[in-house]
Amino acid sequence: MPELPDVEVFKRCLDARCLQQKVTRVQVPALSLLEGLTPQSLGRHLQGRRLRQTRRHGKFLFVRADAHGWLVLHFGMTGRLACGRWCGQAPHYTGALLRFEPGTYLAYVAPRKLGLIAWTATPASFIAAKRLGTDAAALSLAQLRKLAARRRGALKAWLMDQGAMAGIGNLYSDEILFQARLHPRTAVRDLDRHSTARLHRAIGRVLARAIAAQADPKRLPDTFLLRHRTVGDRCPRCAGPVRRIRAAGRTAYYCPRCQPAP
DNA sequence: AGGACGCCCTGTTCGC
DNA sequence: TGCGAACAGGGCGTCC
Repeated sequence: MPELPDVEVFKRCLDARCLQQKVTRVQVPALSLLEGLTPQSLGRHLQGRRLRQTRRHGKFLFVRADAHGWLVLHFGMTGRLACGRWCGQAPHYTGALLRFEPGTYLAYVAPRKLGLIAWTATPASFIAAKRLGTDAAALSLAQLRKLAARRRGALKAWLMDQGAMAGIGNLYSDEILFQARLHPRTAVRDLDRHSTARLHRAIGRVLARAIAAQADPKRLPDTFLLRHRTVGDRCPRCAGPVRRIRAAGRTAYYCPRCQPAP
């Protein structure tokens, strides 16, 4: 579930509560989450150092420790960050735990262990190695047109392709397509100038509003499809039934009246 | 190249 | 009521 807006909210939480704090202890209960490093090397990287800066690219969060390198976090489907005052016990499903000098902690919580913890010299080198596209929230209309020109296949898969643009997952791709009034199976090559512009506006607006709502669907306006993403619910625009299909290997919700089939 | 599918993983929901 | 199957989905690998 953590898509770009969720990760941005994690970032802001970490920025507000963990930056400038000195790491006193590192524990990794979920070893399978580590990619290319051991708990020992992670401990060496972080222990005794202060967290100085964070950056987000797509669904990845980078955390720099004292001019040394960057911790990389990806949250998979159910991952999240939790921080607070250390009271002797990490939250349930903590996959990695940082404890800080003043008696606070940062926990990477991952019930399904589908996330990733890595280390990189710079965010740029990691982004290049993973072949991630431009961050979706920073994508210009000109860039989107350029990407569209060389893309075949359906819209939904394109929006979710992290190599094309980074940060959009299943839920927000549905929302973006709904706001842009485009069917998830519309071919990218069938987009005209007008609908590409509409899509670009929808990407920017949906991501910005989701971040403003702390990535909490309950805080989003009722006009969002996300609030009605269940079988039997009704489209907030036309009150017609919401439909569920399989697209790009995922469950897609859309309004067949507002998003006519290609 | 893109799409369909399986896998990872486990809590939740569904159906009999 | 209870239990097992199906589902949820981000990302990756495989096959067509």
